[in-house]
Formats: sequence, structure tokens, C-alpha cells
Amino acid sequence: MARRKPIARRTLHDEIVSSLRDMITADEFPPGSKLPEKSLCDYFGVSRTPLREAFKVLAAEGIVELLPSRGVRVTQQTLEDIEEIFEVLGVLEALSGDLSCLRMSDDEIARVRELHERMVDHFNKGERLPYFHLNQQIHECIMAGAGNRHLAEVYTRLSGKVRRTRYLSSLSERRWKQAVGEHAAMINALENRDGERLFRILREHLKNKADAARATLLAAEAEQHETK
Amino acid sequence: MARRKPIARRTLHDEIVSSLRDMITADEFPPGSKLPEKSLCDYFGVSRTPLREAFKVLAAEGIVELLPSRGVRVTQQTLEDIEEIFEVLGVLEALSGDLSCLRMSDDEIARVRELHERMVDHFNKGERLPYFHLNQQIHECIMAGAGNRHLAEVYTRLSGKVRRTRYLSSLSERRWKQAVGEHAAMINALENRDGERLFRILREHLKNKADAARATLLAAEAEQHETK
DNA sequence: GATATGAGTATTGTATCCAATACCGTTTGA
DNA sequence: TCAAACGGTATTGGATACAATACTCATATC
Repeated sequence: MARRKPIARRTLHDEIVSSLRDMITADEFPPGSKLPEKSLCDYFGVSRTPLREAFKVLAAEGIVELLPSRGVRVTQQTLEDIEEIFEVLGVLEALSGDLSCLRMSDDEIARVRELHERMVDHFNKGERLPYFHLNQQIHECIMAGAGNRHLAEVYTRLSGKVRRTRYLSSLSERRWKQAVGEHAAMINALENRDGERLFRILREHLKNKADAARATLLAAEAEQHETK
Repeated sequence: MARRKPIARRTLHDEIVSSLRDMITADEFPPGSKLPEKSLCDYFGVSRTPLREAFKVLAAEGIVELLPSRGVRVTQQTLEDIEEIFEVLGVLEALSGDLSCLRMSDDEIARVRELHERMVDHFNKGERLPYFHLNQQIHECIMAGAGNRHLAEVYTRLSGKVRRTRYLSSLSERRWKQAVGEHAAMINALENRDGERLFRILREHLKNKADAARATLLAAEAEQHETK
């Protein structure tokens, strides 16, 4: 009898890693805050061992930092970090587009087109949140269509670090309109399987996203200073 | 008094992570082999706790995989993995070139030129190992010159996964000559600060490296079949 | 003879324990 | 009044102990 390969059972620290990751991106632990071992042990109902192993994993992912003998805290992304990460995300998404032009089936491309149409619909109605989610979905589709797991993994890890910023940053009307235009061009290039063009469009697209994110962050910082 | 920021003391599991990483890339534990907890505890003279934490970190980096209740083994890269990784490395190096054209000082560029000259020298004399190392150094210089820590980190992690393959694969005379030509073009683009061109050259360069690696791997596989 | 079964052993996952370090409030001396 | 020193407490790093799971090899059954 053929044996199933993925025995993949989950261990405690695995569960904890996922939970903590979610809690951190959900802002339950804001950047810079400490993660107290004891209370988290109580919260999860486990001993310190698996929890500490989870910390090591999250630290390796760059989500938290370990201060020897002084605990664990959520990493604080500086403006420079955000800019750097977006630079890298740019080429990663660009690559995903390039590869998708080679590897996606016509059906898959049609599906992306469909998502796009729905997204434009939301844009016309001025519905920001549904727009945002469809936008995400489109990029995920293209990333998946590239058929490169290592690319997808690296992308997920990096984009996780700026997810919070992305949620916070809302577009200006002008930028929003521009973004929709870029998306139209993307779909076009994809349907023509023009990888080189899609590559350029996506890189540019991400550069613009980075600008938007930077603007939001600067505004938020300014506000903070004012409050103080 | 101003306090120093980087308190960065090293913990046991940190040391172990570095050691294990080196041991694995040095092929002391070939891909697919198991990492026995007990003997490694004896070897390092530590208890299981820090060793297991180190395992979790290495697993997060993708260097080993954890089989629940069945131990830890060095991840086996398939041919597909290698190809995927090289695809990603291609755009990462390309980006580093692009950014270096913007951000490197003239002095730094001159230093790269110098390394290049020495490398060509070794090529002319047919000295493969020194050539190999200078080659590495040049790419590292450009990666550093990009001034993007997140890029550098992602790159290091991914390239670590194919380091072994790179070591194993030795170039054909023809490919070697071609590589030197590509390197000359790279230096040229860098000195002219033509980021766009350097981007394309580096991506192409990595594509060719991937081809070379693939050829070696296929040859090695064929040989293995023969022996069997 | 080959496959299945099960006891014994080894190895792993988690919990607990001890030691070392950092944190905090108080006291004491200038 | 302020700052440095001190002692107690909390928290962390590492070692050990216990429990659960998987592996091994011998025996039994067909």
C-alpha cells in the first residue's frame, strides 16, 4: 500500500509559533513591547520549554528579537527597514510576474482577470477594504502562479514584516487611481505573457507602494511628535 | 554617560547554531543525514535544551527539517529546489547591482575593479580556487555596497542553501571564459553607474551559473546511478 | 520462509528544577 | 536632596527528569 508522505504532525512549539505570529501581526503585542514568558505560559497552558523554542523560531524570522537575559521583544521596524524591505519585495514580485507569464495556465490568468474586474468594481464604488483584499489576492495569485516555492517563502516572510504598515497606510485618491491604472497594465502584460514588461510594471508598482507607505509613516511620526 | 547599544552577548544556542551551520556546509553532515541529539550534546558539552533551540533556528532557516518525534535531518535539496533558489538569487543579485550603482562610492567601485583584475589574473593562469574565492568576494562587495541589510540577509540565507552545490560544481573551460566576460561587463556597468544594465547582466550571470550547477548535479546523479 | 506481532530500547517532546543575571525599591552617605 | 550601594525579587538560561512516541529485533504464526 502506498504510504502517505506528509506525516506532518504538529508539535506544541509549532502551534505556539503560529499563534504568536498571528497575535503580533494583529497588534496584540505592538512593536517594541516585551513578550513575558510566564504569562504566555499560563495563556497557552504549556511549560516554558516549547514557548522558548517558539521564541527562537520567531527570532530567526526576524519578528522578535532576543535580548540575552533580558527577554524577548517585538522588533521595531524603522523607516529605513521599511524602505529596504520594499526594495526587496519589488524584485521578488517582479520575478513572480515574469515567471507567471511563463507558467500560468490560460485558466489561471482568466481567474486573475476576473479578480481584477471585481477589484475595479470596488474602486468605482469607493469601497476601500474589499478593494484592499482583492488587491492582496491578485498579488498572491501571481506569486502562486510563479511556481517557485522558495520565492513564495521568502516573499511571505518579508512581506509579513511590513504587513502592519500596509494595513495602516491608506491611499490618497490620486495614488489609488494610479494604482488601479498600474493593475490594468499588469493584467494586460500577463494576458500577453509579456514577462519582461510585467516585471518592470510590478517593480514600479511596488516602488509606488513604498512611497505611499513612507508617506503614511512620516505622517504618523509627525503626529506622534505633536501629541508629545 | 551614553550607553552602548549593542549589548549583543552570545548565548549558548547562538554558538551552536553557528557551529552546526558551518559543520553542515562543510559537509560533515551530508544532506539527508540525521543529527543525533545525544551525541551532539556530548560533542558540544551542553545539555539538550540549547541544542534543541538551535535545531529550531536552523529549521526556520530551512537548513534542517524537523520530523516530529523522529529527529532532525539535513534538508535534501532537489534539482527543482536548486533551480528555484537560483531564480530568486538572480533577482536579488541584480537588485544589489542596481542599488550599488546608486550608492557605492568611487573608492569602493575602484576596489571592486581591483578585485576583478586579480581575478582575471588567476583566470589567465588557470588557478581555479583563488579565482573562485575572488569571484565570491566581488559579489559580496556588490551586495554590501547596495546598503540594504534586509537584501543582504535574505541573500545570505538563500545562497547558503546552494553553497554546497556551488562548491561541487566546477566550470567547463568554455563556461569559465564566458563567466569572465560577464564579469568584465559587470565592472563596466558599475563604473558607468548604469544600474539598469548591471541589473540585466547580473540576472543573466546567475542564470548561467544555475545552468552550470544543474549540469554538475545531473552528472553527479548519473554517476550515482552507474555506481549502483 | 515470509510476514505479523510484541516486548524492550532508544530517542524525542514537555515539564520541572537550579543557577545566574537583571530589575527595583530602599537605605545610607555625602 | 541626590546618588551610589545594597539586598530582595522576578525573570531568564541551562540542566535534568519524566512521559510519550518511534524504532529494533526476536519470536510466533501462517
